Amino acid sequence: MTTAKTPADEAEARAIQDVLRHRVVLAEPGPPPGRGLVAGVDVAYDDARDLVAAAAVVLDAATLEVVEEATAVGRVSFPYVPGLLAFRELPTVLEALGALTAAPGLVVCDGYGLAHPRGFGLACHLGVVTGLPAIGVAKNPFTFTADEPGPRRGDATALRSADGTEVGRALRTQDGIKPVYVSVGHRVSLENACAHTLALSPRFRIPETTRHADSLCRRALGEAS
DNA sequence: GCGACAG
DNA sequence: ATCTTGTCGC
Repeated sequence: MTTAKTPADEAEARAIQDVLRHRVVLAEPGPPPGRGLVAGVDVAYDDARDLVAAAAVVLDAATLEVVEEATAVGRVSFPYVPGLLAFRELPTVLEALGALTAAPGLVVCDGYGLAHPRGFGLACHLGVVTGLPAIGVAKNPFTFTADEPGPRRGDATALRSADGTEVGRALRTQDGIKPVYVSVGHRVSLENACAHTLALSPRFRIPETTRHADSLCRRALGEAS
């Protein structure tokens, strides 16, 4: 089972990111959409009890049916700091991923990848640590900006940082519905990341992977003692 | 210097 | 993230 070191403070966390960021692989297109196994991960918190529950759900990319589920529960080990989300979420997420029998060809994260202050968001971190292709699909633009995409499912615009660099894409997954924000994590191209996101969202704004993981980790948190 | 800011 | 039932609509 994979583990993750918890930094002592924010400065150490940023230093870790600055080292690991060099291990991100961007030259691979990643697995083709609509085939193989795709995993979704998410976490839920109970600050009162200091608990965090993570879920990893594996779907058949062709049918979007659930193939396997795993959960893990732990103590909250790092506060929420914008830009350092991975240190709060990954320890428990990696534990859930490690409990899987199936080997997914792609992991979809609830958050960002390259769209990050130091170019090393949650999806990059998870990808580098596990070696698995990973992408980030976020519900908000964070500190980035994007023009409004066209109104139809599949319409997209560039998500840019303040200096104009394209760090991801605002992607409409349903007609007339607010877009999601896709960015590359590890070993997947941006084009392919968007294609995967669309393939995983045939009916709702949020990918089925994330929807399943979200409900599962909430359930696990509720059942935790 | 202050505020904003993925989940 | 989380606080939170019923209700409006397809």
